[in-house]
Amino acid sequence: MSIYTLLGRSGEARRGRLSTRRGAIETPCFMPVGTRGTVKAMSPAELEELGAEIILGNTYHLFLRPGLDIIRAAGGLHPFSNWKRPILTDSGGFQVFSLAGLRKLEADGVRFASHIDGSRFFLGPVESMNIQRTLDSDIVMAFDECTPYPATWEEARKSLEITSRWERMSREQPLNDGQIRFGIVQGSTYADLRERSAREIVDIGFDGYAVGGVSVGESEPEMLAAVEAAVPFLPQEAPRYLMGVGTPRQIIESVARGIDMFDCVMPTRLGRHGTAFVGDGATLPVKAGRFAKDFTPIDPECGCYACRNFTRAYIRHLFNVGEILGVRLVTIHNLHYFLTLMRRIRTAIEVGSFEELRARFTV
RNA sequence: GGUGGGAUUCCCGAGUGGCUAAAGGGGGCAGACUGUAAAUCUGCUGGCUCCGCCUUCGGUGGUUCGAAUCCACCUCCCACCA
Repeated sequence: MSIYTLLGRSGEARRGRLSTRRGAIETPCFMPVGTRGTVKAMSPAELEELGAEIILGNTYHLFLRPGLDIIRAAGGLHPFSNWKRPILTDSGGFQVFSLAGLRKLEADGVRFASHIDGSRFFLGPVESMNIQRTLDSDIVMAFDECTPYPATWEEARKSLEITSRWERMSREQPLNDGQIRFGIVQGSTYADLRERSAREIVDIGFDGYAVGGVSVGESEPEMLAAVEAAVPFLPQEAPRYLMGVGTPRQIIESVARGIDMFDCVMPTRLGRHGTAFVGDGATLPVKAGRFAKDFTPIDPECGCYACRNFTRAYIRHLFNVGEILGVRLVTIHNLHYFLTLMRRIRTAIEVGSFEELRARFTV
């Protein structure tokens, strides 16, 4: 039985449903990032109210803290965090990239020096799968090497080969009942390598496929070209996930190229830093001094809790004095923005107005 | 009334003859952020016709080649003594 049901399409854009043991997810979808077992500043109840159907967790971070003993004793990440809907856990492959200065690549994985206290530990496909089993997430990501940017063709090829090897090892590890596993395509900005990686990963065989190694510093055209190069080699009947992307326009452009799932820290991080998403992908620096006496909501058109109840002037004040409510309100607004964007995209594909919607996102 | 201490750029506060438009902090302003080492980080913060010039360190007047820094007087503030 397939985990992915195609419900409709508009060109390459797909409207679908992803089935997990903790419920279905309507796609295209956006997954808020909860690296350390919490979507920063949000309670599970708030996330549910915002309409988040699935969130992310992270293998590397949760392995370090609180550690497997505590997660195991709690009965997994779900009971530990009281989030009842699906969780996708990243494998730690992104930390191979983001913590490049603190690790050493080896044949069967990566030797890390903890970014917290410098203590050494080893994380490879076997370890990552083991940790994700303990976390008991619903979607497990294969362990990959997120290729840095820029990379020469030769470097990208070598990195891709490491990833294929590690993903094959990942695939050999057992999972808990009902857990599903996604493979990750690498290949940097090289179309031929993207194709090769996609073929190899599909050949290994996963429940879903991710395009990784994007949003690592490359230009938007390069990112979209990487998607275009990989997607044709991914099976129609499996969900496709573009990792770490992105801006509203990048999301909609990727949907137009056949992507079903997204995650990005942008709404939550920018929320904490006082920048709100408005309109058709524009940003508004709410904490800016020019809003000191602006008694309108962040976005008058928005229906989120923050916009229904608070003004720019007040939220700016909260940031100005360092009150956590400011962080929370803009996070709520931004997550509402991204989740509503996905809802609009899904509806547009259903009713045949996707290209119309897409054309509006020019920022 | 007396004695002592003090007044520095938006604020606090260093600086006691040239290396000082003046440390540091705060505040303010701007920018960055894409599978989160991030409620973080970076830059700017006297003016201008801006590779140079002008104005500024309570006020006025001196000393000196040169003063925020030394001297005199004045104004205000603080502490203690009457």
